[in-house]
Amino acid sequence: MPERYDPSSFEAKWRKRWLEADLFRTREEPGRPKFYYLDFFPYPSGAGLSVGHCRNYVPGDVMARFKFMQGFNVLHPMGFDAFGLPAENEAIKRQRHPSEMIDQYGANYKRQMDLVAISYDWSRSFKSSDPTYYKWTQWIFKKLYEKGLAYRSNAEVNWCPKDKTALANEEVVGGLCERCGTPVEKRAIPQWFFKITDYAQRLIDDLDTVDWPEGIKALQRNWIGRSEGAEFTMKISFSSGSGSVQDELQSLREEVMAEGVTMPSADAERIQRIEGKLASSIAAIDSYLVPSASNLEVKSKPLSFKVFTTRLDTIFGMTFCVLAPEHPVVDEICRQAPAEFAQPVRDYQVLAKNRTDMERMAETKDKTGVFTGAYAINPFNGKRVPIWIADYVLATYGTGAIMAVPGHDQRDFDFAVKYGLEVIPVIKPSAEYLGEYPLEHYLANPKAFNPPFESKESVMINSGSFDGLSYQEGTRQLAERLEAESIGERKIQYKLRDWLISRQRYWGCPIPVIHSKDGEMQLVPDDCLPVYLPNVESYEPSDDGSSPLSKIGEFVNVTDLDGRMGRRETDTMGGFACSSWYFLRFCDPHNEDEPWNMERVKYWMPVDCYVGGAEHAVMHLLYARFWTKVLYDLGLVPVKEPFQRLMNQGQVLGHTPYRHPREGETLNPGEEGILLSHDEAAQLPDDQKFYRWVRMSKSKGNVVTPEEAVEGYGADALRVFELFIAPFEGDVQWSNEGMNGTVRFLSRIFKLVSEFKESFDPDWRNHIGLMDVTETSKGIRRATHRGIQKAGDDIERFSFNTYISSTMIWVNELYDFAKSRPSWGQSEQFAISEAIESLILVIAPAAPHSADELWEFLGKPGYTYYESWPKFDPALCVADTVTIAVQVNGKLRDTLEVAVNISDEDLERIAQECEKVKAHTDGKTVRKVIVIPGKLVNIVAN
RNA sequence: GCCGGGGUGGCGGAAUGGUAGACGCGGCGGUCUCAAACACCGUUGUGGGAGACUACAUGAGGGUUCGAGUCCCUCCCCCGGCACCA
Repeated sequence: MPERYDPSSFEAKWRKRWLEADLFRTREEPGRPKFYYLDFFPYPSGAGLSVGHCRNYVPGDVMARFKFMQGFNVLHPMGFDAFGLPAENEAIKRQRHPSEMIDQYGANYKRQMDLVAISYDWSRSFKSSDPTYYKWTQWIFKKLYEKGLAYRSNAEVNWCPKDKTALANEEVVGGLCERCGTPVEKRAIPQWFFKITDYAQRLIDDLDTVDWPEGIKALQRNWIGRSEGAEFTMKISFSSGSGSVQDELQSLREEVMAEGVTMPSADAERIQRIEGKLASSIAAIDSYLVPSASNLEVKSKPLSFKVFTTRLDTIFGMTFCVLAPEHPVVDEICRQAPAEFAQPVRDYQVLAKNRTDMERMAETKDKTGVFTGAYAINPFNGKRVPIWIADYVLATYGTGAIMAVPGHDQRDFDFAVKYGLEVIPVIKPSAEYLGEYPLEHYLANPKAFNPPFESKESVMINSGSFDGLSYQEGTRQLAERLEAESIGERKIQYKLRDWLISRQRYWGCPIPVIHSKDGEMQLVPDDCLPVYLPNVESYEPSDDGSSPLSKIGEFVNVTDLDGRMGRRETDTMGGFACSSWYFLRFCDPHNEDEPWNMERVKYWMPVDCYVGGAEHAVMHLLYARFWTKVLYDLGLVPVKEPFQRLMNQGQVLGHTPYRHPREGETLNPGEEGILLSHDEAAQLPDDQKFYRWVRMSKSKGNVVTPEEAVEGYGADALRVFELFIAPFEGDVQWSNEGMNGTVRFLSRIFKLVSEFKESFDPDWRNHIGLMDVTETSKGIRRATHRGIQKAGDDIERFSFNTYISSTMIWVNELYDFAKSRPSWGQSEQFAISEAIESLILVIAPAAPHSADELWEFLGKPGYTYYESWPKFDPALCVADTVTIAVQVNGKLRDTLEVAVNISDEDLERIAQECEKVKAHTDGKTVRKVIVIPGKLVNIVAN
């Protein structure tokens, strides 16, 4: 007789039975609505799961079980994100092959997930490293390539010297590798990109159609970074003729001559080299010289560059221009500008190139740059302004060049002050900005006013015929003129860059491309997919920018379709490619003929509820949306957005011991103390250590495993605690002691059920409506129906902590009613039968072991999972009487117990007759009485 | 700096503009016990009062309202993200 929750006596038994009954196999029964619940695709780490991981799996499991009980066909799958850097790094560290290592770790994850009874349909499981899966990752790559959305480019990329691979922008955080914290370097290596920038606008627009946390949407919008503005051309002029062109031609001529002199002994290679130099000489001559009748004549090639601005209204305040050091026109300027400027510019370019992102960001306060010797012409007023290069202008954004308006932009202002450049105010500042100073003072001494006036809430000045216009109107008119005179056009810029997908690493999905000798690229035909990742012993990455696969001859060397020799692409795809479509594969995971069957995807997609950590806001979640849109455009999936509702669970923080540094020890920036191991913490006296709440991780030594929790408290106690401890999206400070409370709660349910087992009537449904009701039976039913209603509402809105607390309230109420048990009649017996049966079903999603144990104990057959979620009757949820708050001037003075259907007039009258009310209205005149039926009466008197 | 999310008892947290602090943890007192644990009962925002009561309380200050934790404005603090994006 289970009088308390004794998990060791029944939990394992039920897990075994569920497994044998194949309880959680996905059903696609006609006539039932579908519900697709998905957890983020996890990488199975060697450390295994902590109670922190359970924090998204358990609530998700509650949702999935609840929906199934409500009559939905539920898809609740789990698989593993096996390919990628974390797995490979771990395997290298352990001197193992990633494949067998991942199998082992994945099996461990599954064992732990089973231990806490997550209702996954394991028959649909797969790993992204399964050839049957990555075959289709390659197939989708081909689709992207065919649409022009996958391309190879020799761009300068972020390179992590520790992981020895290129990284996507999204994987670089503050100039550091997101994974290992190493400062990234710039390297020019041919890389594969996906053209996500083509989808920038749609990725912004369609955020409006999904039910996601506002914070995540904002993060994505911010990352995509749309700005509206204008782009226009500026012509370059020089103050005097150029000397350096002749110098350059002279040296080229000398080089060619030197090669030519030794021609007789030249071999084929040298001839080729000389031909190359000749070709570039001719090109150089063509670009600078025009042949006349007898002589060569120097011609200044007309130079120009484009700038992008969002503040066209400030264009009359442009006093200089800045080019990024890498801007292509800089070389031309050096050739044509007076010779003395060329060398400092080239020195600065070298300096800028060698500076890491970290260094550059650290120096945002102190801007550097050099004058190029050239000038740009403002197309609106013909004013000549100096052209500088400076690394505060980024080559990768906009046109890599800006018009500088120091009067109204902090960065330009700082630069102008440092290098003594002119500042011209062109927006009339507000009185608050001017403070005690008159406008004339500001106009005469703009450099004394820092920060510059950046507001858009004013009118233009110093702008010729545009004076007096607002930001909006000025911008519009200037843009119209730009377009009318073909100087430029309105333009929308995005911060988003293309998605760098290739990795120079072994453990990833091979890219299905063959390079022919002549440099042509071919896709591997469908019937040759997958391109298998070769199984090799040694796969360590190298620092030379090539993939380990390039050293495997039997992989690299192939003959292409036309029988020519070719080389396979040896880079692999980053892990985010694999996780950009797994949610589609779960709809039809065993399909050998196609990545998925359209009917199956039409049935299950979109994912109704997607749950994981917020740290993937701009990586996985953006990439998966992009792939889905591409596949939608190809007619391969029926949805534009993959994830209808998104939820981010809070982190679980562990109580983590630290000590202060001892003599001679120093802390790294941001560190509060020295982390203690478990043993050290136990030994050290209390006054020498302190605790902080830190996210659970093996490296911090603060992990509580599900095994520990299940062992000490029980799987259901753990599950209920995970739900109850905090709101789903909030962070949690974990303490095992808290589980005492949920053990107590479950025990109270066991006690209640065993108390009433004798009098339990399984046939209560057929009698309950026919019996005479009593106050007690009515009360019991009210508690029951309210409990059912509240639990369902709370689960639906992801409020799992109140789902548990409202069920606790229900149990407490039943305990109160049970006190009067000796005087009960049949009416109460049926009510309590309904109560305990409903209670077991309502708690079943949270505590499935206990629910099935109690179900069986009551003599009911089968599993609670197969039972319908109990229905509530709204009429039974309301009481005959309600408590009304009586206020005088908004302050609570009394409460009244009145019939629900009391009239407003009667209520008002009774309220005014209260002694406590009279005490506060005595000597005052009642001005007004507000009656909110069922809630309160407020008497306004003075 | 910009963009999000927050700030309620000793703690985790409840609360469609309508009785602030539900529910739980912890604490205190009690019952049971030789004793302890478990369990159960009571109590637990702060100040004043023997008490009935009463005043004050949701980061600070204003405002709207019969009524504000909730809505509006200003400010402070914490967490997360972005960060020279023109």
